[in-house]
Amino acid sequence: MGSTAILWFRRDLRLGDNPALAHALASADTVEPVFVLDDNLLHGRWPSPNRVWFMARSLHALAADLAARGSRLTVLRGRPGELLPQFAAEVAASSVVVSRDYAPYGRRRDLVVAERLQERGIAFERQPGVLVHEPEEVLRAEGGHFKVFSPFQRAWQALDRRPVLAAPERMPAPVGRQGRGSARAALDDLLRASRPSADERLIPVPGEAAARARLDDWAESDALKQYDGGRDRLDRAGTSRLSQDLRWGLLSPVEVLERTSGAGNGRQRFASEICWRDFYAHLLWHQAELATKSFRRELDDVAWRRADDPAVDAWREGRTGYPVVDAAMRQLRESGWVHNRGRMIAASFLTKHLGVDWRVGEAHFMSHLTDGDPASNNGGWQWASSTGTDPQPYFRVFNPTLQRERYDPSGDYVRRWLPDPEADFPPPLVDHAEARREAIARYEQRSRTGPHRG
DNA sequence: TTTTGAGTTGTTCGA
DNA sequence: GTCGAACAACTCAAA
Repeated sequence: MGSTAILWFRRDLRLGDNPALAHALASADTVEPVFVLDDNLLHGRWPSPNRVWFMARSLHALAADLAARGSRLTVLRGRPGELLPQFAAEVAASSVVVSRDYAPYGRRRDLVVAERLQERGIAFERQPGVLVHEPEEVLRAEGGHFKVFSPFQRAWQALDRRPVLAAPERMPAPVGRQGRGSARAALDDLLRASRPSADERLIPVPGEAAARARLDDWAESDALKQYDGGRDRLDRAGTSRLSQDLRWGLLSPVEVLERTSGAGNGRQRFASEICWRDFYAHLLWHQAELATKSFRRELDDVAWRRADDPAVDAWREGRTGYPVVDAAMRQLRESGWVHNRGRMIAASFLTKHLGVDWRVGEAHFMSHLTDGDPASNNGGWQWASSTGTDPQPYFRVFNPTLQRERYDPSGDYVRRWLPDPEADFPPPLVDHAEARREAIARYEQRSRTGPHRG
């Protein structure tokens, strides 16, 4: 009898350049692809109809891609810690292979699964595939991890990348759940039930093939060549729009980098954005407490306004009276995605102008972003609120009027998301100059007194 | 060990 | 309008 490996998909919903898949195929005669609809995904800390919708359809595409190669995706619903040992017993698997997960929930989940499998003599094998480089690879010469981006990037760039792997043309036929008709029932239920909160037509087409088509376009585009200057323009399509594809692993970041790297400021700058993604994932891996605490711990003592403050609702609904902030917030709500510049402006406004705890904004973004990633979102919010690793001056408070003039000079962005000036331009919630002074004072107090006083 | 230089994405002010 | 300096003090990285 041949050996069987379970290939457990999580956030690597692709067949191209998938080291876990290649490892499973190389190490066993039969491969059983499986996905677990974990309650945490559907009803966890940050439930998001947009992400669930995108994931479900990407899974549907993955199931079809597997079927076309002679394989079959089994979709289970429940707790991974219980289901995987059970499924392993059912198909007599000797190993479970995964792309390694780095965020706190995924780590805890994998520890439980690994332990329960090992009790039964089944190996749990973690492969790369979600990041360009592993946290253990990018370390300071003196030991320990980087806390500043630039030196991290220098070390990161100096490393050799693994080769890109082709998708297999054929896969062995699995035996799991055969004839029971339940292999996809859980997914079919989810496909029927899930509705995005955003306008479905504004969410990029799910699935690996669609993502690869986006990458093909992006790699050849003028926008990539002009990315260094063009990526900041809110009123132009100057960004890759690949974030949800990287979030769900429809594309591997190694392949994205391979296809887009090269000479020129645009390509260099795009590579550095991919590097930021690794940086924040590594940081959260090394310091899991950043998921709930500020990197600059003394700033957790700032008298932040809480989530139930009425100003927060105005921000969430795009009624702050600052058009570029409100446009970004409407874009988030209506499309499940926001231009990076818009994210920074909206985040700066919430934390600096309104003095609201960054975690309130982090949660709101996570509940709407199709590309919502715990590490990148957390890193971005800590950056914007000046509580993070970037030692940027706290007096850097985005001026929403200046930002609008500079990055939406045509006005197309604001017009797109705030079509009715009568209704969409309420008086400003706060005065910029005054809010700026107050924000600086708020931080100055904490910075001066330090973590152990007050 | 000590020292030195640097730190994604800004804003304001005054010349 | 454009430009450079100031905006705190500190931590981190590397020599």
